[in-house]
Amino acid sequence: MARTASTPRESWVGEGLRELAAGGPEAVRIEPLAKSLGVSKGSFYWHFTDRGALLGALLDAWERTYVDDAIAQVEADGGDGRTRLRDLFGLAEATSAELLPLDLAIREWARRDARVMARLTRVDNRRMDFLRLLFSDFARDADDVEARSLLVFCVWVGQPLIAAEHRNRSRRDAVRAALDFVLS
Amino acid sequence: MARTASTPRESWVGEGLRELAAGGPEAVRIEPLAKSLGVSKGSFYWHFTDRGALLGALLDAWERTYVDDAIAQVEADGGDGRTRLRDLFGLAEATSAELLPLDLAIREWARRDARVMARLTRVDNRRMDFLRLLFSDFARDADDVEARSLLVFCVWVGQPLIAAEHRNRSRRDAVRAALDFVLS
Amino acid sequence: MARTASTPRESWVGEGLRELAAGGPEAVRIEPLAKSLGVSKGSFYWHFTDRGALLGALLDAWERTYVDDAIAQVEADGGDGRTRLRDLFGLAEATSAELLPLDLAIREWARRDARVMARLTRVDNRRMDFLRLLFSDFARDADDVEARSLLVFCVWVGQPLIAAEHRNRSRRDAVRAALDFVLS
Amino acid sequence: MARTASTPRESWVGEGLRELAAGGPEAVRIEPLAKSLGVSKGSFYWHFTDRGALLGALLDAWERTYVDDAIAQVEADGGDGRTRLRDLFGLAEATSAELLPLDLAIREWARRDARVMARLTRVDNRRMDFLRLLFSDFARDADDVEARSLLVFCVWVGQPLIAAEHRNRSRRDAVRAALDFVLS
DNA sequence: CATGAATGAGCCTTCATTCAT
DNA sequence: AATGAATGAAGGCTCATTCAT
Repeated sequence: MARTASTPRESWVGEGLRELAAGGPEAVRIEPLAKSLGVSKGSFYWHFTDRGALLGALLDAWERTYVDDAIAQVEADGGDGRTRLRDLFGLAEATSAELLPLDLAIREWARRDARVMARLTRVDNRRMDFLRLLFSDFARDADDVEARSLLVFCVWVGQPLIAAEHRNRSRRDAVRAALDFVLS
Repeated sequence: MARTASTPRESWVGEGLRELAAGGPEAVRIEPLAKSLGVSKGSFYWHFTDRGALLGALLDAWERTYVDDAIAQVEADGGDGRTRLRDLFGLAEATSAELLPLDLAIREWARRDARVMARLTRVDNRRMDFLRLLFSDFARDADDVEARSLLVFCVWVGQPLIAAEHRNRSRRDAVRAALDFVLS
Repeated sequence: MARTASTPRESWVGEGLRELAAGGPEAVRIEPLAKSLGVSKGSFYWHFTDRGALLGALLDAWERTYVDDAIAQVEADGGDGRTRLRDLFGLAEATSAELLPLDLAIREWARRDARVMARLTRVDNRRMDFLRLLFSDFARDADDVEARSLLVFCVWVGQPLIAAEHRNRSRRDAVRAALDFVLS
Repeated sequence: MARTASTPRESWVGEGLRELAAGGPEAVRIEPLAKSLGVSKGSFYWHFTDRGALLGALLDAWERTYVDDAIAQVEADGGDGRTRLRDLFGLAEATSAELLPLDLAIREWARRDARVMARLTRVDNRRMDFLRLLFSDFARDADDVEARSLLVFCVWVGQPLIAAEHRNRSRRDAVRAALDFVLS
């Protein structure tokens, strides 16, 4: 996403990510993509050998842009575990509009495609390790670290898929309260 | 699923649920379904006006079989909140192989279809209310009930989508430990 | 049309005539007909061997109801040729809402089906003979009779297919004026 | 029709006009058309967005080829009204084999489709205006012009739909005699 | 006299892919 | 670096027709 991609290949990837986030991998179709890019679909095959190659490139882009960069950003921040966890939650909130739909689409995709699952496992392990690192700053023991890390991760992944209403609270506040429970 | 459906309509629904769980709503296609059922695709239109009607019937079946029945089952059990929550977790574990993929497919679907979202909201509200009821037996206050209920729900929804490995523990144990954290 | 047919066979014919008039022979389809009659399409095959048999019955009904009866009605009237021609035009105006669409549909159909054309030829010959009879009462000679008869017939058939607007006159007045030209 | 179309799009239109003239709009079907053209049906969608677009193109072609050009041709001829009317009748006779079936198919179509009716109204108004122009050269008054113009138009439209036989005369002679009646 | 259920053909449309230019 | 044009597979839908009951 970000600014309009400079190379044509990047613009295919950019449009593809949008479609992937909005409609899952089956929604990444060459012809509609070509239409929104204003080029002929034949031109696609100059940049990619086939549809599978584009899907692979989308996974690459997701990993690079949304995982590497995101972790790096929080790692750069200082402070103790609790502080950095709160920073992380804030960052997640701020970027979730773009990141979350894509992330969820890829999780769903992984359920149906072993290769995607392998990449997601790599990514999720890195994310869990990062959470473990932060929690180990103040949690009682390794099991406590593990439980809290998993809970936070589950909130990140599960909450946007839950349609329940939260009484008189906003979704955001309800999630914050739940995360506070885990940080306490 | 379960026993082979008795009426032809039910067999379309059963097969459709399987496809829906495995591949999402786009994977519910009349022709392949007909092939697995060993009937002509034209016969589909005797039982349903169109593909949309089948998708609607799938949602009905999901709500009836997996939501109504599941809640009823735990409601029948006795005991205090903690006990019944543990019963619930056990039931969830036992039925998750069938229920979870379907549930997740419908959640993903709801992100893309307002009507499905409306039904999911109804269902999730009932589930959350049930969790609130159980937690209110021993939680400190309403906010505490709310936070714990949401955490449990997030674990149910988010955990099967998380690909991370849990050190030397099984996924099942990791999830149990996380849930214990919320019950403590 | 007229009152609701008493026998089921007649009700198939009645509905079929409606469809034929409105949409031509291709629009006479068993399934939609069954739906409007509130019966199963399978029942159609008790009354007719196949779709072709219904189409044949529609032609029979058209010839009986709209041709035989119509001529008989004007023949019953007395008066000289001019008077009876005016009666005829009046009758045509009065019944045209029902008769004309059906008549036109059958003419169009005849262009594409030799058997229908044969029946239409019989019917049109009878109609032309009747016009000749009336015109011979006051026309100059046989050629004059012929020209006027054909003109009147062409107005009857052609005018409802012409979309042109008639200045500040109504379609009805324009047609009357044209017919007066032929009667003068 | 006429010479084999040069562009593929034109060949779809040419073949479509043939079908339209012979069988009405329902007979314009992509798959059979593709078969007669010796191309795959999928290729149709390169040239037209859908079947409706082809039907629209057929109307365009009809209006351009058969209406604009036909009027222009007679306008180019000189002479007084009577002469040019006779020229017009001759032209109509000469081109009727191709033009008439198409014209009639479109008239029938217009009865069932408001958009087609709107286009036909435009076309018929132009044709009537042209007839009025020619008749005004020698008719008694405006009403006389109107009556004669309508009669001629009705003959053009109605006569090919009439199946009656004309005693010992040919259809062509019968029509000429009728038109002479209107020119007298 | 019908109904429930199914078949198979025909058609419309969308795409991934290919290829000559 | 791309376009115009085409192919072929896949899938949705409508019907005429059949047949057991």
